Amino acid sequence: MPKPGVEPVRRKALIDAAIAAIGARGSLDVTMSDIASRAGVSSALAHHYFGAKEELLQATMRRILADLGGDSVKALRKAATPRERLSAIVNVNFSASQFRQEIIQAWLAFYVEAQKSQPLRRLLRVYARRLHANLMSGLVPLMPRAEAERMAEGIAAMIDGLYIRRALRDGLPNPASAAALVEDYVDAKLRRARPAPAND
Amino acid sequence: MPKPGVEPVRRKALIDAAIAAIGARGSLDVTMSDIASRAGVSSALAHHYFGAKEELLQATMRRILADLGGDSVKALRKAATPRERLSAIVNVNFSASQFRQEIIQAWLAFYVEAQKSQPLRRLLRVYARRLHANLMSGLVPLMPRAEAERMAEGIAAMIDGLYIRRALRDGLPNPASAAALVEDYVDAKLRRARPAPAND
DNA sequence: TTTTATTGATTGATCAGTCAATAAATCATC
DNA sequence: GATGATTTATTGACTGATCAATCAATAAAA
Repeated sequence: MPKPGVEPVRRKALIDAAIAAIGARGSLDVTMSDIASRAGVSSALAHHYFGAKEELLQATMRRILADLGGDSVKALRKAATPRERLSAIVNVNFSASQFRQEIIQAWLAFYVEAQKSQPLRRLLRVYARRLHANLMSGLVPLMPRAEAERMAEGIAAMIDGLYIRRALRDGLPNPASAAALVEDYVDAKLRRARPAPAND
Repeated sequence: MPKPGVEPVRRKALIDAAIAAIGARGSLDVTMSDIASRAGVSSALAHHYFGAKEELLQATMRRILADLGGDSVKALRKAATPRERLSAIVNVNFSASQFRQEIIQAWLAFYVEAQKSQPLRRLLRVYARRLHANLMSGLVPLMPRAEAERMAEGIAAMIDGLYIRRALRDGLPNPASAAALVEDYVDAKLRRARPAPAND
């Protein structure tokens, strides 16, 4: 069976399996065996490619982050005005590819794990900073910098909060209304900062 | 040593110890031995009083919930107007007794655990509903019901989000500015719903 | 003497991580 | 284009550690 060159395939399969396992369990409390068998390989092979479990988990988080990052740049490229940039970011976070039960649960689980794991904490910081920067790129042209900073914080918090509530299946049922809630906040705040942008 | 009547003392000590352990670890991944030794007793005694670990954890969550609930009713009693009720609720959530590192981390950890544990999920639902009801009591007099519902969702999400970000030590550094951010959102939305309330 | 409090020792289960063994593909050399 | 060496893939079996949960034993109060 050993056909050289499977490594990238296996790595991807294991990361996918990790996301699935985390989503199914609702926490990072998944065994290597569970992940491996979902990927159709033995746990020994998972260790072979990733070493410690922690590394597989980090790779998984990196992948989720990278997917979100990819979607974000794609969406931002299409945005012409600052206001559109804001919408682009909000919409990406609630898009079908991101706002899925398993991804949401993985986020939540990683947030908790980051309390113990320095590398994971660093990864989440990267995400937080990137989100902040993206939001600022839309906010800064519309209001004074200090106000923009605060508002970026507010938007980010609301997005994170909507994720949590969705994980509990207790918040808004559909992504669209979650996104609309954030947009609503943005509009309410923007209304007094400057004349509203021309579109819409 | 056995002096009858220690049971409530021990139970309280164990719950306190559980909060401390969870806060220190940043997750529910704490051992009974750790909790017990923090309370100055053996792990066997913890099992004696609580049975399974899960029950101790549930009791701990119940306690955190009860404390928040207690603070909330106290704060609401002092609020005269609907707008004051909103501020009261927001302020309680960011008060010194609630917005502490260990409590915040416990919340986060319980959110994750609730994905696996039905009883914990039920407890969190109770909390969510109570928060919602409290917010509605302030919002309904100020705007149409449907709008109030949405706004309650938005406020709750923002509070949860600020908790998360605080857990990562990545969000607002002090409780006051977190609370101010939520108030700001409320004000921005209220400005167009009706004439602003008289206070302030 | 019955009840309540308390623990040390033990058990059983679960898992991460290791390792030696196997096997197929690729390569080197004649 | 056969042959042996090397690399890559893969696993079952094992080890060691950790922990929740149990229990029998002890001791003090009622």
